[in-house]
Amino acid sequence: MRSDNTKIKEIFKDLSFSNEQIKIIESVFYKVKFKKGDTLLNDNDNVDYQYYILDGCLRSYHIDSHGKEHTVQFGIKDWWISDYTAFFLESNAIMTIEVIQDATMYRISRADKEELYAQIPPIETFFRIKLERAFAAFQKRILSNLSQTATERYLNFIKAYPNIEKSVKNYHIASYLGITTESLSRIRKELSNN
Amino acid sequence: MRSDNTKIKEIFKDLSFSNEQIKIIESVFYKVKFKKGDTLLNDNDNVDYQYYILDGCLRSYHIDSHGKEHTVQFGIKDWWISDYTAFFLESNAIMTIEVIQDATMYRISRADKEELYAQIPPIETFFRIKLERAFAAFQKRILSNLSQTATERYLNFIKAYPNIEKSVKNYHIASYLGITTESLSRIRKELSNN
DNA sequence: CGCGACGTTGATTTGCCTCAACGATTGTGG
DNA sequence: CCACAATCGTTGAGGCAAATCAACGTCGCG
Repeated sequence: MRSDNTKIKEIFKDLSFSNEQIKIIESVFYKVKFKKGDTLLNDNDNVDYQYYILDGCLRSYHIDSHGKEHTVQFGIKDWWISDYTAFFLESNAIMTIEVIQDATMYRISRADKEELYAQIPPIETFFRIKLERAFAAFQKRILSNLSQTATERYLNFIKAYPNIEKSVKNYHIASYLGITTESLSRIRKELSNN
Repeated sequence: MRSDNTKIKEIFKDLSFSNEQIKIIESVFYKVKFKKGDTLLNDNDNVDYQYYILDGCLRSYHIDSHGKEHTVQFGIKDWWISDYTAFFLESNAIMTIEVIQDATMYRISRADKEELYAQIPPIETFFRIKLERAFAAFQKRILSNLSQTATERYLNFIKAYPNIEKSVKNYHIASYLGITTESLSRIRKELSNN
């Protein structure tokens, strides 16, 4: 990925590095492009990579034993995406990651990331803090889901992710909210009647 | 906490430290004891501590806007407990942590923990890996909840936590499974009829 | 021993799902 | 650029798992 190390600065916003370090970092990120409809990852694949999104839109979802999809995460510019359960446990994928809008990303392997942690400790701290926040956000989302009605969750969603709502299908949102497309449709109708 | 540094070795199992480092670590852990029925933490409290459980049983739960309890975590020997959402985001508690059986714990403050990370980097790695696993486990649990019936979830619970089931009330389990005590009661009756 | 907390059981309600059919929109080849 | 198919979204009827409400056993602590 050489050349535009401005991107490195974008990824690790508040950190600063020596030229030496930037070379190391550049050497482990690899730019990849995907088209709408592509899948980065399929259920049961080995999960060796995490992706930083430069542009585009993706989602990760789990398919349960009844064939139902559960959207776990949407990903847009400046977000990271992977099947974290598999990535962290070094086990096979339980998610599918699909490209919703043409996407450009930086990819880093688990091995390279661990190596980077050892060579540049502030990067371990950077990701540790990111993970702490992701954990907290995920827990909050789950607790909301448990105590709110489908309508409330939908309203929160469109408030929290106005940018995402426009770019994804109805059934993506439904599976993120934990309801069927039919229910989402009825909720929208109900809301527009008021 | 001086004296029994065997505990330090127990907490950080695979790590080894210099005497110097052990002194530092000892100085930031503080032993606390609580009685059954005590609360370590109440909704909206400041969350400055994380606890390592030497002995006893606890649970953390969130009370939603309708007054319903959602048990997020049980804690027994060798587990860590806190309101992680608040601890990580440095915001006020959204959980209550209650002592189910008399408990002895080591307490560490957020500030001391960050300081420890800076002084002894392997400890940051240790907690980073713990968090990665906790994140993965939590995500798996949520996905199971979304695709399984209440009965399946109950069966998984008693298989996964046979030790915990004995020590907690029915309504603790029900609120962990996301159902009412009445439903849990009916599930148990149904299962015993087979 | 008595009282409050906990657990069980029954009757009824409800939010969302399932199944089915029918519009609307999108995108692709001729 | 249109035509037409595939995909996506909407609407309706009916069903179901679990919640709610209410009453009654039972256990365990002071």
